[in-house]
This record gives sequence, C-alpha cells and structure tokens, in this order.
Amino acid sequence: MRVYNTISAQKEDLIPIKDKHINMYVCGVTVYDYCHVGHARSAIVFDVIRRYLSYRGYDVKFIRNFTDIDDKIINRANELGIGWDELSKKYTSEFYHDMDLLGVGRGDIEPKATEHISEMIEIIAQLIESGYAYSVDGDVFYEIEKFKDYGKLSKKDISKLEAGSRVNVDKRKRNPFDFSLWKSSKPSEPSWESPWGQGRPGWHTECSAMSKKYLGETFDIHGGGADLIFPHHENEIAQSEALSGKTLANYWIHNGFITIDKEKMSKSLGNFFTIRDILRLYDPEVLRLFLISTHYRSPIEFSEDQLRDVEISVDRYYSTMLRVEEFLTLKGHAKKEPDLSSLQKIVSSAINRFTEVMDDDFNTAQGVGIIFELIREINRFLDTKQKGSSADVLIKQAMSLIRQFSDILGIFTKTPDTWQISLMKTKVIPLKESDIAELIENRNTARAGKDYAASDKIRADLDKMGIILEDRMGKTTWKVKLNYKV
RNA sequence: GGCGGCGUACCCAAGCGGCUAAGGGAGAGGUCUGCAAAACCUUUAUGCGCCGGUUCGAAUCCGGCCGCCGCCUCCA
Repeated sequence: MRVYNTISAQKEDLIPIKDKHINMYVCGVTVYDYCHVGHARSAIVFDVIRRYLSYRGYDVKFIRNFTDIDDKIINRANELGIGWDELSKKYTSEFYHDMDLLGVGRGDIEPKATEHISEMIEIIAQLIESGYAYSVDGDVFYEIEKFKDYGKLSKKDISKLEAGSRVNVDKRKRNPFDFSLWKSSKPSEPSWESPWGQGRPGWHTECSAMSKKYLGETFDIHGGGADLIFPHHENEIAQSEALSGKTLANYWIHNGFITIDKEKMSKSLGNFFTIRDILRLYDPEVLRLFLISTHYRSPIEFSEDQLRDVEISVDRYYSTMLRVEEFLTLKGHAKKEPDLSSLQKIVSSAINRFTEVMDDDFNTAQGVGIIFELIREINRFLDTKQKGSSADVLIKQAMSLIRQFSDILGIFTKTPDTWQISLMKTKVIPLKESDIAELIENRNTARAGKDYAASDKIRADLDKMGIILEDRMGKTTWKVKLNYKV
C-alpha cells in the first residue's frame, strides 16, 4: 500500500511499526456547535481509511479525540448562558447523532481533553524542565526556536513567517510564534490547578498527551484536516518529539477542504452548511457518496447540483438491486446457454482492480467507479433476460463484490425499499404507501380493460405527487421522483 | 513576501511516462414498452489552461506564462 505522507510530501509504502498492526490518531472536533460538511468529510475520509486498512488485514487501533475545553467553547457557553461542560456535552452528542447517520464508526478510544489534564500538566512540566518552555505570570509558552526541526511538517521557515500580520502578538512571548501550553484563567472561567496557578491547557497539548497515553511515543498514522497541519500538528510534533527524541508519527495524512464558490468552507467566513442542513434534503448516503467521489486530498466544491447528481447515482444503484432481486426470483431457464463472458470478465478482475486503486493512497473515486462499472454490466446482462443457474451464480457473485466494496466505503447500506422510504421523507411525498398501492391496483384494472386513458390519468396524477410507476415483467413498481419539488 | 496545490468534455471527476483519456450527471438518436419509466446501445475531449523543451513515446517529467485556491490566525 502507498499513502501520501504530508511530512515527506510524497507517496510512500505503508510499513507499520508492528507487523499487521496500525495505530492511528485522528484529530476530532471541538464540540461547541453543530458539525458542518467539512467536518463530515474529514470524519468520513478517516472512517474509510480505517475500514480499508481492516479489510486489508490490519489490526487497526483508531483514536479520535474530542476537544471539550477551549476558548470557543467558553465564549459560546457564555453567549448562551449555560455551563461550558453542558455545552460540550450537548455538542458531543450532536456529533454522534450526525456521524451515526453518516455511517461513521466510533473510535476504539475517544479521549477528551478534560479527562487528561494531569497528563498534559506532566508534559508541560517536562518541557519547562528540559528547557523547551517557559512560564510567564501563570501562562506557559513553548519556545519554538529551541526545537530545531520546527516547521518540518508544514515546510515553514520560522524566520520567514509573517509574525503578527493578522493577529496581535503577545509581548510576553520570546518569539511571536511561541504557542501556549497553559493559559491562566480569569476567576469566572473554568480552570484546573497547576504548578503555574489556576488555568487550562492550550489546545495542542491534548493530542500530544493523549496520543502518547494510548499509542505510545511513536505511532503509525496521524490524521486530520489540512488546516491542522499548521500550527496544530506542527506544534504537536514540537512538544512530543522534544521530549521523546523520537518520531511522533510515521505517516501524516490530511484531507482537503470543502469549498463554496472556490473558497474554503469555514465557520469564520460563515459560508458553511451544517450536516443536518443537508440531511434535511438528502439521504445521508448521498452526502457520503458525494464526499468520497473525489480523492480525499483534492478540494471539493460543494454544490447542490452535484448532490442531486449523486442522488441519481444512488437511486441507480438501488434500482439495479431491485432488478436483481426480481431476476433471481424468476423461475425457468433460457433456451440457449446464457452469454456470461462480458459480466464474467469484469467480475473476475474487480477485486484486484478495487484493491489496486485503494492501495494507491485510498483512491475512493476510482473505487466508486468500479462499483458503477459492475452495475452497468449487471444491468446489461439482465437486459438479455437469460435465466439459468450459471447466470444466477454469476449475478450473485457480482452482487457480493459490490457488497464488499460498498461496505469498505460505507455506502449502499439500505435495501431498495428503505431507500424509497427515505426518499419519501426527504422529498416530502404527500402519499402513504397504501395510497400508492391502491392507485396502482386501480390502474391495473383499467389497463386490463385496455382503458389507457384512465390508467394514464392515474399515472400522471401520481407523477404530480412525486411518484413514478414502472411496468416491468408483468408487475408495476413505484419509485420516488427525484426531481420532485413540493 | 514565504511555502504548497489546482486548471481534463456541457457539469462533476479519475488518471501521476506507453493499452480505445475511468466513473457519474446532462443533451441527442435508437432498442424495449399499449404509451411511459427503468435498463441497455450509439453519440458529445485526435483532446487534457497557454507556449516551449526532454523522450522512441507526455494529460502525466522540466521551464516560462495566464487564471484560481490554500496555509503563514482559531479552523476538519
């Protein structure tokens, strides 16, 4: 397997520290508000990476943290007039709510900053002791110039950074880029006791403390959004490696941004959609497929047109599943031996191709492409109406491949029925399933009597309410019209 | 100013030196159908921002130019 490593800026062979074991630490979220689509992307990207590594036989230990104390949390809680811990608890559970819908699995361990204060204090004390940090009036700063490799991850030359170009520099710092390890607190703020007085830890320290505690001084993969490269991950390296003298993580993996009108989606710009904004309009699988249809390091321009296209793709998948179910329940045999060669060919190469593209830096976009090639071949074969036991076997084989790939990507978890039910909700279809069944019944009676005017009227009426009918193999099925608008 | 990335058909998107430039959407024509829908077939880049160069061979490597974006602040 090859993965792109931010620190070497190239793809490298993935060689675990311990044979067939992968320890990975991914930076989670600061729980002070609902997650937006950018958070969803990061979570999904690392969820897929984790699933794929498991699929490839690695025993993966996956850590994802929660930052549950920081300035944003305190400020937000003050605005709302509630406790900071109440706020962080609320948004932790909102995070789970969204991630569960998106099919993002839990971490094996999900450490919280506030549960590791003593570990952080320990690290800070050691940094002071070994000369990498200094305290000033209850605050502690890391002195970046003491760490000679500072900047190696983000490729920054300290002397060329534009200090204070966008933010006022704290005069007490020896270098403008020295960062806070410990912040003294005002009387009204949440605080913990420390050798430097009451205060709270700086953001970067939690990941150094928690990754060390759960994965040791050196682990395999460290991940997060590309915006964490600097300063967050750079600072983690500075803290951890200064003390251990060892490499913190062998591979640094960072996902690209979501953009809107070419600009990064972010809280500060205000150009974001929350996950639940989108899930009101689209099934979670649509969002998930949309996000993995582009390589994880490329930017994704967020657009509703694109979501609509992806929704059609998902619908195409479930339509094919339905056709397959119908085909497999059919009795009888074709007169001649079915021609399986075309489907056979793609089925026999699919696993190798899928593995090959995913082995190459987790190319989910190509993986998705392979699934849709299989779908086309299945449909093509189904169109030949060649029934037979050899055909059934091959179709089932193709289906099980699609199942395997979809499970790795975490998509297509529904049945054709539950997909339609989900669509009825998101499209707000003003009908019940029983209503539809009754109208289909009426229409079939009309059709039997060749009263096509009456049957077409029923079909047109249903269409207006967002339901499309399909007459296939002597049966009428219905589906939700995707471009239906209330 | 420093560092990094991107520009592939009407839209999205893969491709990272050598098979007909994946896949999805959209448009057009066709097959099937009572008519539809779905599905399938054909079709839409002799072409990969522009100009040079390296090479037997480049969307892929190198140089220049144009355009867009990111990081250098909290940020997934």
